[in-house]
Amino acid sequence: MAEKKIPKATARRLPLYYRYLRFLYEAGKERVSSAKLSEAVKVDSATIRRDFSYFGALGKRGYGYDVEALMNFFSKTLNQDRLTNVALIGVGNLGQALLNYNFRRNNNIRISAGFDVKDELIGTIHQGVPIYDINEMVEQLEMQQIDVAILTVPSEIAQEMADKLVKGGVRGIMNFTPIRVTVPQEIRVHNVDLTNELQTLIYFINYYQDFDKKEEKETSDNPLNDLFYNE
Amino acid sequence: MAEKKIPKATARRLPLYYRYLRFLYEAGKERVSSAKLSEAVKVDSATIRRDFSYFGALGKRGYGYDVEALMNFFSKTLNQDRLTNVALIGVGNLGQALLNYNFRRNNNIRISAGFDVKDELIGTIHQGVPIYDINEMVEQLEMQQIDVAILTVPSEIAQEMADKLVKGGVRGIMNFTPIRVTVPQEIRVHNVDLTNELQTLIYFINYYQDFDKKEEKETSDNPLNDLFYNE
DNA sequence: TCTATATTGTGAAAAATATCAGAGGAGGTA
DNA sequence: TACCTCCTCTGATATTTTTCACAATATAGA
Repeated sequence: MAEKKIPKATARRLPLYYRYLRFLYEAGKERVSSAKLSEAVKVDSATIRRDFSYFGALGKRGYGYDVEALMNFFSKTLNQDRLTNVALIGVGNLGQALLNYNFRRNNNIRISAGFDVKDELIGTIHQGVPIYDINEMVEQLEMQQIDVAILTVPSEIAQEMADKLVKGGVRGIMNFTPIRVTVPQEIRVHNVDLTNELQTLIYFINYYQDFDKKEEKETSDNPLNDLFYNE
Repeated sequence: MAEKKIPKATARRLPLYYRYLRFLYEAGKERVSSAKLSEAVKVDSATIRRDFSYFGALGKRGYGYDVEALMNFFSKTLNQDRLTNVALIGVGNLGQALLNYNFRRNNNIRISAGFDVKDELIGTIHQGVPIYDINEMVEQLEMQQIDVAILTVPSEIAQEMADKLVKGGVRGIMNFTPIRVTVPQEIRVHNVDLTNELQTLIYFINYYQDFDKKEEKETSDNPLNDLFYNE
């Protein structure tokens, strides 16, 4: 673990590369160049080569990259070779949509437990996922050895729930609430703030029109980077 | 419009500041310092001061910032002083969750029209929002002068829908599909890729443990910056 | 085998972002 | 008024990220 010092910006693009490599593999492609990849993921080809180079020499000059080998490499790098169980805290509208989202499809990630306060939800099974009482959260998290949680609860109890997650041994939190929760430094928090996103988008279309932007480029930006947190 | 050259990183943090300022205002606070703000939004105080300074001298030395004045300033800057109508393309699980999300609450943003292909949805009203046939999309977008759309359709038709959105005059797209759509350069696309987010989070907790990270800092990262796109 | 073409890997430069640190006020108190 | 404390604003610096541009080298074809 930890070849160390993969820039964060690079790390955030890895899933993007991985997904497209899987697509190419399923389409029967054997090789791909950084230029082709660039078109699909909308990341400059030099950036792609630089990103890959942090992991060593993965390609061949004059040839490109071997799709299958690269896909397998990223699969390992992204821990896709083993199943990651995730807990869903708060089974409301958004929570239920995420249950239906099926992260599993092509990904070794699944929501394996839900938690809520509502009596009518507790004890039921949604999309194959059992919903527990939020009071059992700490012990269930420990018992099921879950180390990633998705937080979709009302803002008012976001911090409280974050504290419980920490107590339950979770190491990563995907926070959909607008609250920036306080957690110990070793815990990773990624914020996905939908209202923020929308406001930023609106700000951009009104003030940036199309300044800069490379002539040809059709889209851009840091995928998600923004939605986030913890560096 | 366009005081020009507000760094993108700064722009992405504005909604965060704005939200907290509203909270302070409602709590009756009259002034706030960058240090206090920093605690709440988890952004370094020097970064906050720098961000604010791009808009001129908004604070007073030795005093801090006037909450109400600053809130109003950001409200204008973020176009919160007028209502922004948004279209929802694809009323599936995620789409419906977003309809329930109520962006409007405290924000001048609302989903004003939904589009789908399903006969059982077309013509109905969800959360007060009428759902139209996707075939009427271009004309409805034009008629209703909508310039922001949320894309929550199956990947297979993401590009096709993006093309229609462009035809309908939309200037900003919040893309929830994993496809990086191709659009003319003047159209802004922000990608919110949930699977990506989760994979990145898992990568981080496995490889970054807690390297760097300032001693005291409890959380961090670029809020959203990452979830995104178009620069 | 030779040559033309494709495409990586990477120094070096540029651009964007974040942080430090201190001069300069502002407000409050006696 | 004098003085102390708080806190902004900003030049300078550090860090991170992106991009340029080209030597190196693999493949394909003649």
